[in-house]
Amino acid sequence: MNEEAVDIPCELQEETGFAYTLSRVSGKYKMIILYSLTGATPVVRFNELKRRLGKISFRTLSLTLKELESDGLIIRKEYPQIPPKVEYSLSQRGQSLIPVLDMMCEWGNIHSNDPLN
Amino acid sequence: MNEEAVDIPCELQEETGFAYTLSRVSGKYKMIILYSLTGATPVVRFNELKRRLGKISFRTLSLTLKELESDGLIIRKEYPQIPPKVEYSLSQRGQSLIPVLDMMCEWGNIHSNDPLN
DNA sequence: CGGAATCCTCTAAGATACTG
DNA sequence: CAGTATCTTAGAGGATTCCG
Repeated sequence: MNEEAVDIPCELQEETGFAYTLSRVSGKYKMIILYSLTGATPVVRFNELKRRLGKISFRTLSLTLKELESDGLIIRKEYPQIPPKVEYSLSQRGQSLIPVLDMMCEWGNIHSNDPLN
Repeated sequence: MNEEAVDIPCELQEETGFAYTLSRVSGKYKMIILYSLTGATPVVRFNELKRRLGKISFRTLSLTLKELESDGLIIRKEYPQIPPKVEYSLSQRGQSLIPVLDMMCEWGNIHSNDPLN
């Protein structure tokens, strides 16, 4: 997992926030995690999240959630009880990405049936 | 480079086109390549594209462009002359991604200055 | 239950050299 | 100029085990 921004030449990097956005959402599972915190059940526990994501490993899910949290995109709420309970949800900053995620989803819905796949 | 869609469990995969979109735009340089074909100079030659992208290697740029072309997102126009000349541009399908790309860029512009980076 | 720690695999991407 | 062909490598991600 890369904490640094992708290295982009000046012309693109200085003029746009594109590289910044990419640095926060790129990674095999980041966007799909954010997306799965959208919708009807926006507060999800660790194992439920893992179940939703399918084949992701404990390790990768854990690391990715930490990154998303330290980037301020999700909120981790821990209940000090036994057995432990931790809930993840989108922060306000994370919620501001929802329009982008929705748009990507819609693009896929439209174009996955194009003659040219 | 992966030709197959990311493996997503049924609940997410069947209901949404999100996984489909991800499978077409994920990769270290795909989105930034698409984005760099947006804007003032939307028809770009191979080496100029390489220059714009900075540190990408010949090999990676070549492979990525092939994938984008076979996914119908960009158009490759070859001029049979010596020295060779090849121009890349967004297809209609690729242009339909511009709103998503613009939104991502704008999100970065807004949030790269947040107190929480 | 929700992880952390350890070790390991695999592939996307890089470096370099060459060519029509 | 616009690529291929080889070979190499980093590091993201997986599998397994252990813990409070």
